[in-house]
Amino acid sequence: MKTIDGLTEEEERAATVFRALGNPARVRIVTELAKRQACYTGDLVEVLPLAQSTVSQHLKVLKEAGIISGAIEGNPCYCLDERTIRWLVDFCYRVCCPAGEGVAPAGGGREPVECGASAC
Amino acid sequence: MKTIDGLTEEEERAATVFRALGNPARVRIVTELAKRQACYTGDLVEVLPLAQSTVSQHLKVLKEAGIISGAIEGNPCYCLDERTIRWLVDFCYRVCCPAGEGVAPAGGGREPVECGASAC
DNA sequence: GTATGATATCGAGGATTTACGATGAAATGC
DNA sequence: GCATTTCATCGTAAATCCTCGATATCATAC
Repeated sequence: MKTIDGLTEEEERAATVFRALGNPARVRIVTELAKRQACYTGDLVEVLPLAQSTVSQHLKVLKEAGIISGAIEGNPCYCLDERTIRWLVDFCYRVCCPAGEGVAPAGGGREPVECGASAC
Repeated sequence: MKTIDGLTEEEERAATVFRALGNPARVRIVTELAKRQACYTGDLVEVLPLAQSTVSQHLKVLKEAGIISGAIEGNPCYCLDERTIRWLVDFCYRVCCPAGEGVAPAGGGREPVECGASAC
């Protein structure tokens, strides 16, 4: 993969995080982790139709991207790093609507707020 | 890539969109498109250190994922499909904070709202 | 009709990812 | 000590991705 040198640090990081989330198994891991708050590797191996070594590698990818983290007292127990998800959401928001029209729900509201008009 | 059959449609789509965004060149295209509202292919070729055919393929990937769209009166002019970005943000929000504690800024506020506590 | 310009698609290479089984490491229980 | 359990890492094969040049398409201009 060629390096795009005009890229900001933020864009670079976004690409890395998006890439890590861009796999069905890893999305599943993330949603499972969100549901359960914290999981051992074995819990996730049970949920996924993949070999233990494969799940372990997916976890590594997610960890390197900063999406998951953690070990509770030395136990290999994973959980979501919500700061990264928030950062990603914020990135999307800023890219999509730099003027600040609003792109995502927050608090109680569930409906996405209307954003700047599309040019096409 | 093995198919994960427990996956919901939503998770499947999220993985596809994340995957499409998970490449530095494509992130650059998206941010450029957001800045300019609409671009011809040639504009993007100028910005990126890639061959025209390569840029065209990246555009195809983004288009297939529903991230970009459009042709103004037959001209091959692209622009962001903000609905997809909003959908993605909404997905992140729901995964991260199913209880609705808030994960993203909306409207004027720029600081991410505090989310449910991490388990790790 | 023919050239020009802009874009998409094809085909091929090299790199990366995904998946697996086998092996290593570290803690727990006998 | 030795077996067991749990997880990470290694090595490797197959699939996919990224990139390019070459070629096809499709307007517009002459």
